[in-house]
Amino acid sequence: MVKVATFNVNSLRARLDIVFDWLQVNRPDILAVQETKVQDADFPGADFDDIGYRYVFRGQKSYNGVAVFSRSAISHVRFGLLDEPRDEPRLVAAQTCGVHIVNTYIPQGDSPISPKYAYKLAWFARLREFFEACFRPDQPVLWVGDLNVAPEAIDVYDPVQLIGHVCFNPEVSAALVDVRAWGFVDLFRMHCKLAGHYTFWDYRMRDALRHNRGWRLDHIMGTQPLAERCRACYVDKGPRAAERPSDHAPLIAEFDL
DNA sequence: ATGGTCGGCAACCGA
Repeated sequence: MVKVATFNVNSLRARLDIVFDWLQVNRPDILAVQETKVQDADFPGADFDDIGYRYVFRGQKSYNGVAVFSRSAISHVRFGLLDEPRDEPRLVAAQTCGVHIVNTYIPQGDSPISPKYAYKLAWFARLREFFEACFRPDQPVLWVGDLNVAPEAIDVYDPVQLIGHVCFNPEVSAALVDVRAWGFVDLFRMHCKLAGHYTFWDYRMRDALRHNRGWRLDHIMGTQPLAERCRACYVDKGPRAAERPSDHAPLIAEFDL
């Protein structure tokens, strides 16, 4: 069994103990992390050597930052999109545990009238070009991360109120569909058709987790060869009970490989 | 109820 997880940690250093403990309890073969918020020179890697994880990462000061942890050797590592701005702290691709993993932290978009929103939409188109150039859909490819999209009404707590938000918007959902059409299956949705399963609860909303006022923004997408072997995909709310929770929860997928 | 709370980093930006 190969177990793969994705987790937006909102600062790896602030939540180092949480991530460290979570790895030891859950022992995923691969963990993809977003929003590490740490420059490469300060990446806290030594702690993970002792518990049997290899890791690759790309960060910057204050914002963004991605990493992949794996219990097996990691090869064919690349960062960023194909053309400028490549956004290296938002994309890491690598080969490990018999799969190609692409870990993305997609721009949030700020507001529908912001240039950042147009940049977000273009990012999806550029990501499709990345997949077209680097892989084939018959290969075992996993696309994981904080995609900053709740694809459908069942993926947000109040679709009537939230429609039009940069993370719940027909334009963004269409952009996601277009990338998925390259050859990805939404592995969580493949296993669970129900509303109310989220991976993000806004810090700024009081008791959002208690009332389950959340969004499904984090995803594990797999090509057909991996979808056929995916036995489970589920949200783990464990770290939300920790003393300093992230506003995201880990998402886990299990494969017979 | 158009708010609220985090993290980074030293004033506000991003989410």
